[in-house]
Amino acid sequence: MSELRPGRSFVSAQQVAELAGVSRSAVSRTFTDGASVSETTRKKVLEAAEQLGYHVNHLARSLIHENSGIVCLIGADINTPYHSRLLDAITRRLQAINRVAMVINTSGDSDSVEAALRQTLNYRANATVVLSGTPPASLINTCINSGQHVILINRDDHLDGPESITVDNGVAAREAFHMLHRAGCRRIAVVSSQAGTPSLVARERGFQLAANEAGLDVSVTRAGPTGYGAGFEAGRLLLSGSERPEAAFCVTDLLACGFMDAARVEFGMNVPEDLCVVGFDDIEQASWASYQLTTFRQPIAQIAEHITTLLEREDPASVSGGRACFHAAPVWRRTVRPK
Amino acid sequence: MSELRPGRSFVSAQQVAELAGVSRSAVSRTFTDGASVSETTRKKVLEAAEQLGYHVNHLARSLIHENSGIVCLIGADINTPYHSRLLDAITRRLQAINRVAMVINTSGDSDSVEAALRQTLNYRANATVVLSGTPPASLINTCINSGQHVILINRDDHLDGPESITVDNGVAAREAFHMLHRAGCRRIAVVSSQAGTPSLVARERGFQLAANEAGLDVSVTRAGPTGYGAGFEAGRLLLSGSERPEAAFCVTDLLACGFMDAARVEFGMNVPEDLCVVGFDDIEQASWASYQLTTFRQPIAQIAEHITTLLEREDPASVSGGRACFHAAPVWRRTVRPK
DNA sequence: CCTGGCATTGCACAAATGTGCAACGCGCTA
DNA sequence: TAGCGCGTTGCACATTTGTGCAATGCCAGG
Repeated sequence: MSELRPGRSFVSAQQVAELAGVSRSAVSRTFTDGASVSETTRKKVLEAAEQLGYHVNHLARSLIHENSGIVCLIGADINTPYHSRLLDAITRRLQAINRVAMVINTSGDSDSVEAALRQTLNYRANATVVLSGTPPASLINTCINSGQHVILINRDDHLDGPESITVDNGVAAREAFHMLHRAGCRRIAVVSSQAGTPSLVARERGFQLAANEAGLDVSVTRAGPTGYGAGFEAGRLLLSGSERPEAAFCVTDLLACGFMDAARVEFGMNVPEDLCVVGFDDIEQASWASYQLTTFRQPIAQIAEHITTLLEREDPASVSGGRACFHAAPVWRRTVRPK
Repeated sequence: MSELRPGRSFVSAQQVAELAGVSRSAVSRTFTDGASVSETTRKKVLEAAEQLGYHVNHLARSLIHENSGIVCLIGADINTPYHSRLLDAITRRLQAINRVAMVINTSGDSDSVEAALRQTLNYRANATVVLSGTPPASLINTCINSGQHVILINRDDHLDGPESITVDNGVAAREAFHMLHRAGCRRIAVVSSQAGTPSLVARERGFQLAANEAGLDVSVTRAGPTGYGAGFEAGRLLLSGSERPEAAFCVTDLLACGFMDAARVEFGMNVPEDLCVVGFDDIEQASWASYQLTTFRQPIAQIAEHITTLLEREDPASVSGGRACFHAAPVWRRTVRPK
């Protein structure tokens, strides 16, 4: 089929027009919804296009409509269970509404979020979704002024320019405390990381506040970057002391998995008999038979859906500064003993 | 800063030129490496650009040099540990050579790979990397004829158009057999999935061949889609019989995790005392204390690097049909007992 | 002081597409 | 058969950018 054309470059509408014996406008109209073309020329054009392997150039099209169809997703640690699931959900929804995702990985150097924002502008993306990291405010304003949607996820800092989507971390963390408290636990540890991400901090705070209200004191252990290793290390530190905690709230499932493994492998403890654990995120591993972790489910589907709803409102300005907060529901499994 | 401009749309070089009091060409040259601009006008232009929040339009730029800088990554199940790590590695390397990744998620309907290829052409991507799925040959040819690099990963089917990167699955699988054989295991099961992916099939075959050469017979269990659940189910099926296998080769680490959990939780077995297990991929969970899985490491870094090397050769035709195969090295942990 | 050379600048055109406007042709009606 | 109207088509211009070419201006050397 397409081997007819020897040249190694993309086919233009002009070439299709010549082969079909019509004007270039006719080709353009054939591929534009709602344009007026007779059935016969349409057929001629489609045939020629098929033969040459023609595909409309979206880049050129975007020049005219200020609408590239591109949505930039900016994030770090995209190989993490939570982030990769989020990415999966978002890319699917975007495709369902005829957008395409451009992924910019900001793992590594710290100023790469800024570079990512620049890319967003360079490619005239319709929207920028920031999954992690702190973008410079000035560039955010440039994006908004350029007519982009800017959507911040899991950033509880209250900027008024961009739209934001968050999870009720504080509420869930309070609930986590009560789950453990009702199970009879009094010496409770909070396992977190050195990342200092807004959502993690919100979970720590929420838990501490609830504990304080109940007259308990909890301390936070931060043994490294958010992940299995830091959880394991925290377990080592906390459980080797003379006064072992009866329970732990791990602000992330990965931390929880590491923590549980340390308890079992290093100290021979049983969960939940000797130790109750509550996690957060409900990653796939939380449901594995080895963990059966009681945790809070990230409303990933809702987040992804809300992003697309925002994008489908034509005017970014109308939703600017809008804030959506979704609920993380508890998922009861086996790491908290029943009352 | 950029609040000076009230309009909600992208700034063009024309506007910058007017503010700076120079011609549009001067603006263009300021942002083009190697073009001739005096230091004074360059400064004026940069100032005006900063003030207006101007960013070069890569879409328009791409119209001229058939070079969009976009690389399409097409894949399904991107929330899977192996795929998300691959995605992470590739996006990083691409950014390092000034390309940007467009991710197309083909989970879901089966003909979406075809739609993905179309997107690749629509956006004039420089290259298309297929991480999973089977693209229609005719569209592949269109891509190649259009001057794109087409890179197939983990597809052992021997097409001669696209470039391909594979892993020596067969060799590794043979080695897996010998690891278990040397450990004294004779009744060995192969745990796979119903996916029928070329690489999984290659692993099954390699293992079976090596077993046959050693005078052993192995059967393959396929209890669902590739993942933890299918591994768990396979464990249930295989270990409830009267003749339990002494060892299992799971063609994927996820399958191995599920299999091990079934053995431990459902049948109270110990690994490796009662059962040896070998996996494949070396996902992060394989190194977790609960599993300590002996497995084979996917050469992810090498794959990502090779992609960029291919992209940096100017002419796709020169490397067309090229084939690279990387080695998956064994990672010894604790699920195979020492001789 | 004149002239050659060089760096710089602007004009105009190129790239691929969408679209308003005018013209064209066909069919139907009076 | 003439005329009206409507569907279709092509021209020309718009979108934003890079670049060849010619012109301009400046500096230095003779």
